[in-house]
Amino acid sequence: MSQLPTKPPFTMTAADRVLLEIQRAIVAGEIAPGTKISEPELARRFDLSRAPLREALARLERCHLIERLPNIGARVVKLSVAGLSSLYQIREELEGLACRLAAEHMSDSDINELQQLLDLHLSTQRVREGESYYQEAGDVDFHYRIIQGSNNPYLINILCDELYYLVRMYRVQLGMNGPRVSRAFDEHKAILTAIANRDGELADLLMRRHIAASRRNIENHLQQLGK
Amino acid sequence: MSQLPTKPPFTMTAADRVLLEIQRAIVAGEIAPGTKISEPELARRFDLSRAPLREALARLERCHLIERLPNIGARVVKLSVAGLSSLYQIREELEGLACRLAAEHMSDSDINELQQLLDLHLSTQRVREGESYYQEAGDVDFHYRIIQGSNNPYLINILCDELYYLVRMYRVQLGMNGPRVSRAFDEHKAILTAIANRDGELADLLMRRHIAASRRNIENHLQQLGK
DNA sequence: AATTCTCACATTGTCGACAATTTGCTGTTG
DNA sequence: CAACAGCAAATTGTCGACAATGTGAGAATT
Repeated sequence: MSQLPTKPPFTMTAADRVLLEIQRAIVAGEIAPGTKISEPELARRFDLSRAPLREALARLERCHLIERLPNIGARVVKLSVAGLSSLYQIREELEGLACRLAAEHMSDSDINELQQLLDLHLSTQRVREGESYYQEAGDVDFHYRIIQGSNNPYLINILCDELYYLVRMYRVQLGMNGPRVSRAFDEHKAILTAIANRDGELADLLMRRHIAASRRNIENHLQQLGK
Repeated sequence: MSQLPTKPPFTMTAADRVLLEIQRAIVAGEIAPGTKISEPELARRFDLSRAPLREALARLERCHLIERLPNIGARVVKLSVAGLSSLYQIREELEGLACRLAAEHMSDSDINELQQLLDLHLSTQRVREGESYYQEAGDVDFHYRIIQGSNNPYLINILCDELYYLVRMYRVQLGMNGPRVSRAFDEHKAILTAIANRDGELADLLMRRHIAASRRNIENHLQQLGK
């Protein structure tokens, strides 16, 4: 179900490695949006044949970081207000659902760990206000943990494997920071409190609001850049 | 965005063709759930090399019809109550959203066409009550049309490319029919009326109820089979 | 007899080369 | 000069063979 194998013996294939590298490069903007993906060029650059590279491209398409046309090729996706809006509409629904399920399924120890993660954010991040709270990735990310706690494999796949990297691409490339950060932290705390109280309905509502606010914030950045 | 190219000149690649064939075979149950997928065997059977076959397998994994493990291989998914429940939880949220968006974005002529489709269903299907209303596929399917009308590319991709075939697999392999069919038809009519009235909120609510009822119906079939 | 080890076999992952298709230039034509 | 046809180069799609990994049967050991 997951995009990468997590069970031991954890044999990482060549396609897996090149996937991670290209994925990171696209999210970070090192390969600019709209860039044509050349299979021969990337194969040389990463010193492997086109077979594992094409496997990696198939998975990049799956997480919406590139768009492929048959017999023509692949391009890195472009960021747009319309795309962001479509993406966040889905996040509102599905992460709301994830909260409801997490309130039902997460163990007390899971919730405790997440509480400690937030405390960690408070101590390290809030000092240098609004610096990089949005940049956290993977297990460190608050949203990621809640989704994992939903216990719904399709939900986890859609949000963590297919949409998550695109969300991070918007966050990273628009350099999200500023006054919204501390408010986002407070919203995270409120959501977690609702989950700890096993109030899935409230957690759902709060998460939807939280994502809607985040969307408005990013929309402003995008429009200021005149894209 | 879509799983298959739809724009002319419509060059259908070998991987596309074999994908369609295997996809149909799995949905229809001709390749039984749990079956190990042998790449060499399928390559011989469809008379092509393993390269396009592996491309097809990647896309089958994407729509959750097979599960792959690195260096081990692929298996056809098994149907289960838990899987059905997870799948329908997501459908409730996303198809509800699709209804809201469709009420906003569908043109009057789109709505008219859909109305005619329902009338067609009434005249041809209702005669032989509860025969095969659930078996409709592709453009003919009511849900499919509404999702297409949402105008949200990620939503369309998730529901029509990634989850739709699995939904059909449950429907087809459990031989859905019986008294629920005529009620489902009435629910479809009510949803479309709400969309025609541009009442997205109501269409959302009705679609969620409709899917919830459908889930309960299929769950009963699954449990009777003792799976 | 049960367990572990070993080794041959089968399957998946990767490679380099060839075929099919697209692209972009060039030269021609109206 | 614009538009179109045709060719050459580059790119994607496909192939068959090899390498790496997993699988299972049978031998060896306890």
